[in-house]
Amino acid sequence: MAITLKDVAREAGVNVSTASRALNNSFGIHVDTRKRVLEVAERLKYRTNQVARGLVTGQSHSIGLVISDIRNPFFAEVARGAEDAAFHAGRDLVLCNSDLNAEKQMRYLDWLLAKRIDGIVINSVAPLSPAQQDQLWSAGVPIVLLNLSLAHRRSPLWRFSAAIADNLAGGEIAGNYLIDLGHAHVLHVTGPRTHGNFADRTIGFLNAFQRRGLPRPRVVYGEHTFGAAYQVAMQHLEADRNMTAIFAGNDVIAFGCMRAMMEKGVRIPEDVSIVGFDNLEMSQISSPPLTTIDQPKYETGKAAVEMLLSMMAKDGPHEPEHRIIGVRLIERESCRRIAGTAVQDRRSAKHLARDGSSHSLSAANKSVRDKPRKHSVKE
Amino acid sequence: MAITLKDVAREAGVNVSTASRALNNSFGIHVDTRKRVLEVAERLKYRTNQVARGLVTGQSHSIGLVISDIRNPFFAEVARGAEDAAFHAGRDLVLCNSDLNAEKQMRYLDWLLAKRIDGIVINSVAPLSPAQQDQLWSAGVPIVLLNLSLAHRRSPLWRFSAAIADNLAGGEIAGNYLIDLGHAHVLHVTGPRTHGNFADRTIGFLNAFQRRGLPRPRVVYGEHTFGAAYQVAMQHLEADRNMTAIFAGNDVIAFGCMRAMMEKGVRIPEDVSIVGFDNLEMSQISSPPLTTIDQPKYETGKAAVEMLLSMMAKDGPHEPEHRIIGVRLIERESCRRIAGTAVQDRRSAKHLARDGSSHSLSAANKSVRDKPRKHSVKE
DNA sequence: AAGATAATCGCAAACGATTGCAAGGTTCCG
DNA sequence: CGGAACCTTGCAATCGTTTGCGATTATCTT
Repeated sequence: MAITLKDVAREAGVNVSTASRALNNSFGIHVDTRKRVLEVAERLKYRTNQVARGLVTGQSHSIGLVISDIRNPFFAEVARGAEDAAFHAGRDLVLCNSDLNAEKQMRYLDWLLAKRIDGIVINSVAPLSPAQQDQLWSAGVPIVLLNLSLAHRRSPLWRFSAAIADNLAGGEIAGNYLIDLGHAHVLHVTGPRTHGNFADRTIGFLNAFQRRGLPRPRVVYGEHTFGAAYQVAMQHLEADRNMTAIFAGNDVIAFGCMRAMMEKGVRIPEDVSIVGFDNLEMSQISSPPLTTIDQPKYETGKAAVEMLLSMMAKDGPHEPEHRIIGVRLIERESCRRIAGTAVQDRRSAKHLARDGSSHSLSAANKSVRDKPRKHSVKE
Repeated sequence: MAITLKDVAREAGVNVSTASRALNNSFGIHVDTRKRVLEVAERLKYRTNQVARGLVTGQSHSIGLVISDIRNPFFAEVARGAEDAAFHAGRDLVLCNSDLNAEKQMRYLDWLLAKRIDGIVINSVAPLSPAQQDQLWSAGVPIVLLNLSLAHRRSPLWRFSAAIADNLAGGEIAGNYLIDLGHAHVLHVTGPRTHGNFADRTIGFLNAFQRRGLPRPRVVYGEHTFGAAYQVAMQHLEADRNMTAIFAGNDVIAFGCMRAMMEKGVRIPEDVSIVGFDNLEMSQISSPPLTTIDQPKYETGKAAVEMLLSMMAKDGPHEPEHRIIGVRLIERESCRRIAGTAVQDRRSAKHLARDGSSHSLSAANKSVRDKPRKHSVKE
């Protein structure tokens, strides 16, 4: 059927081994024979069978990306960053949507392992049981997490490497921002409780209120999807009439809430303010444009596979690496100052956000007036 | 290193061939020995090496998805549909972002072919040269296009199978809708000229104007990205002051235009109306919510890989299959009636949209007041 | 009871590459 | 001129499966 190396070798009058060496430009091949082999290969349109090669080299030259759902624009950005890095390194990316479902995810992982995948970057490791985490760990494949709590360093997940945004700092920035605007009664609607990234945002957010001596905001957990957030918001908009602001665990959740508000006739930001997390492209043109915490999504995906590649380069067990990526506030038009509130010194708020965080990895968190700029990956 | 079939066989006291047959529950194996082999495999945590299996069976059990850019929410939806269908059939999905770049795309295709991929669903085949198209064709791999012009049936691309929305009808629906609202001076900003789907939308759109005896709208081609559309809109908003409406080639383009309008201070829909194409989730919460043509994205991706699977099932050359998927108008708040315009009979417009199309595959195109419902795939 | 038939299982050859090792041929140097 | 060193190339094993075919044993038929 397809042209094999044997065909090329025969046509070029050499042994398959020499043909192989010629194609893979290894040393110890005469320039003439190499040229001849190359010509024949070109003429026959030979394409090396990567499956066969993979069998002997033990590498599949592909890496797995296991995420909740590619339809979430956040993951689409991450995936693009990951794919670009993989392509650059001559590997391909196999896409898996886990829906944060532990069982489905384990089936994916089994499958990827069976395909002798070179490495895995995975987002939805949180719902896994300790036994499943052990199983994953003992597979011996390089793994980079996209989801890990900075606040729970004793977690067994910390043996894995990770590329994550500074969610702790981001949550705190958001909290201080709303506090400075005079919001004391704010609702926090976020994703699954077990999800490290969301958990950190929540912790940072609550920290801000605690440090200022304010009562603890109410937080409601749910799925991190548009539809789920819409449902949650519909309920709480009725129950909680004197709430003046919402902090959403991410932009998609924020959009769901905004949709609910639109239907309920509550105006943004006149009636209630809202701030998101992620800074999706769409948040520029939502109604109104969304104030949010920006995190470099593309860079995160890129960093994750680059870490994977370096892990693959040196074999044996490796020290886990945790790359924390900086975040910052993007002010748009979804928040307003509560009337009768003193204008706070903005610098003091920034100060709190910066130095108040409990870890030393906190990244630059300047407040930027729209016009996002490129980020550099914080190491 | 890893557990191989040989290990299992030895442990179970049988030959590898029996072990293989036992695992693959083929006939001619005693129930006792099968049970024994299964137990040993379970105990040793044996996982079939899919690479080795792929070498002998000639199947990689993975299918390729080549699209412009996963960050486009449209493709994210399609990808999810495709991945679900692939997973259901026990295959995985490798993701390739071509950026509509012919050369980059050919590198992807070469690579996929080298990996002996089972099939390919591809969106960005349009920029390929005829020679490249031939090369792709002669690879002999099952291929399904996501991009094909219904208007150019003589195109050599018609030898490929395809799963596409009824873009021709969609364009016409959009055109008639705006005409009925009294818009005569409308700008059409769309994607690359060579892109079959965009081309069809444009043709349908222009047809509507021609049939009503109206002057041909101006159309401007560009990249189908947020940024590119933003640029285009910025220019034309100044140059063309008496335009009253825009028809965008897709929702992302619409969003780019809306962003530009926001900055220019032109109000939607008071100053200019806009209708998009795709009905992305975000178009519900844009500012204002976007009137658009809905096309079932998830179903398209799903249909594409299902077609692929059926092609893979029966070997030999196959008759190309073209699955046309119905579209419909979703009215939201981004369009207004031009003052002083007679209220047209809406039914007559629908009539035109339905029967005016030049092909018989046109699907249901009811106008729906938001609340999208499930679509059925039109065959 | 003996030959035929059927049910199990093992042997060994693929699949298409890579790669250690040895064989053959040159060149070089003393 | 002879042997050492080097450059090129071929031989053959290997990676971990699947699978056609033949061998062995058990069951059945008459």
